[in-house]
Amino acid sequence: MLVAVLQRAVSAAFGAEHRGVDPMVRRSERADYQADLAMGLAKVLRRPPRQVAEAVIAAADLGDLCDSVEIAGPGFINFKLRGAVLEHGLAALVADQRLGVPRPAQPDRVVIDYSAPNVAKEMHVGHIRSTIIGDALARMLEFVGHEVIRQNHIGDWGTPFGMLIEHLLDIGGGKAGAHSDLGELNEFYRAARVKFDADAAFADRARHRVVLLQAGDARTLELWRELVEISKRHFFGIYDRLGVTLRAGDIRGESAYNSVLPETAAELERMGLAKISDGALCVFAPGFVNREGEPLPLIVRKQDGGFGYAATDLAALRYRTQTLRGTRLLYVVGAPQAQHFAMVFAVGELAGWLKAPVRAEHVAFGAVLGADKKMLKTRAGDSVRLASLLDEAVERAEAELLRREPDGDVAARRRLAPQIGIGAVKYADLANDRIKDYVFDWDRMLAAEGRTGPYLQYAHARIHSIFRKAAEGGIAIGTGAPIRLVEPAERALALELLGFGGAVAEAAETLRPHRLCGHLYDLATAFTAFFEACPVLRAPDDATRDSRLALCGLTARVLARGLGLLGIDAPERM
RNA sequence: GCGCCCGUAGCUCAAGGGAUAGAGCAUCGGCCUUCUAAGCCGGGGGUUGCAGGUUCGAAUCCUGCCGGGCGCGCCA
Repeated sequence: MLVAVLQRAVSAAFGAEHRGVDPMVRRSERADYQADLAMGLAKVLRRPPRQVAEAVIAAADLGDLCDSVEIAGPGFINFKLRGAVLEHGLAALVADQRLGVPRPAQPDRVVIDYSAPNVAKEMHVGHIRSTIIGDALARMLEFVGHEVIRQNHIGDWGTPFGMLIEHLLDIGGGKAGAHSDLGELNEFYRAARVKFDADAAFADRARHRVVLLQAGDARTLELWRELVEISKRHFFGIYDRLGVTLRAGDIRGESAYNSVLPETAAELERMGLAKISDGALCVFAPGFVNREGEPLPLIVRKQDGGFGYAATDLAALRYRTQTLRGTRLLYVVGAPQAQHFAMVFAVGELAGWLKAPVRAEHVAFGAVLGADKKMLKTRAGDSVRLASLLDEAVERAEAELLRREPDGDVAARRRLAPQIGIGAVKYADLANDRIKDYVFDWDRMLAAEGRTGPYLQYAHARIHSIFRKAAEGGIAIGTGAPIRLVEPAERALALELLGFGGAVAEAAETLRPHRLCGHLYDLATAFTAFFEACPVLRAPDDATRDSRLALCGLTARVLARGLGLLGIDAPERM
């Protein structure tokens, strides 16, 4: 990476006493890169910052890196790199499968928990951010070079299953294929709920069924499995449409920890961490208080002897650290759960399951809001089904395609619409800083213009359009021709391409996909500016044409890879 | 009451403690006989909620307010 080269060069200017100082090299609006260290250093050295900057430049081993190095303002050092340096960097990028993404100094074994839908309920907007953000992070971390273990902590256990199983029996479940229509999941849940509230006898049966389920009754488990299987088919239907990388083997739901909850609780008791309070087994982690200012417990075992989700999360934490031996645990779960996870992690540390350098992080995200700035709901007030949301995304994309090309190929449109529609939804979600709430707006995310998923895809498609035209004209692409940077637009594009590796590394490390979104948008913008300013196939001479074709090829690769890391398709034509 | 998160252009959002706070939408004005106009070029639009503090330098860090959201003992 070029930034690293500059950093080393500037760092080399320091005496041993300042070896650890960050040279603060970054992209600049006024030059190619700038170093901002002189002002801070001036303070320590008790010398004027511009003088310090001069000394740094004089001592820095810049070799033939720069055309010019200037001091500006209070002491900024501005670097303008030699074209040959950029060209050399691009040549290295072309040859690099990793496209300039640096390898981590210490690869982690990342255990990432995301999506986590509930059995016997349809996936709704409440699951979209965890699923999309989690998948993007998993892809990025994997590409960077970490080992990634996905965990889909589905809600497949708990008291609701009593009523669900009884209702399943009532409507003739328990026979193969008797109830496999996935579209009715919500109705199924609602009907069971209504009966449970209205029919005392049914409620009794449901409660008894919970006991049977907990006890491992074979017939009950069989019915439970049926519900789980139906739900899984639904989940994977959604994942398939979303292009989410979760597989069946990644599912390790709440039920998977059921059998180890007693021993987890016993272990906490043995360590003297858990004690009985109000009849419940609790761990009081320091620093957590309730409404009255009294210590707030993490309830491991309830008064009635049952285990709640805190117990499950503790068991999962133990499993992920002790069995999976993860070194970085990620929980892609909504921000409202912040206190819960803070407590679970605190208890995990007390129990010794979480020990530095192993760390757990709650990858929190904000809510999806409607145009009214309130939680997104249907007009009827229900949560929006993910399936219908995706339907609408595809329909809208297809309508837009039809509007653009009324005589276009129907099959092509059908193939393209999901790529564009779903890509737009994903980009709109990922492009926002995840901790903030974000307003879901169809018209904006699928707009014909602007900072959207389609804009990035369009830039990529236009490159392939050039390639198709080249092929028609018998012009070879991918010849390995050298890239020569002449026009300002070519230079600007090169700088963006060279910044890809750093952007990916930073987005993955800080778990903020929107940083990558921002970079890809800048890259796409630089490309379209280049596209307008620099004819490729009609370049003034063959060498320029081949250079620009190579630049296009590299840009297409980076865009496709970047979109791929976000889980967004990069169609070759639009 | 306590805690966490958020507050930036009319709207939706960016901005590792760094220069004149940037984009998109909307608005105004240009650009299609030339590789896709889902595009490009340009204009107008800001007391970064308020007040202090730290710093050579604050949208960013600290304190206190104001406004909004969420959470706070046996649902997950």
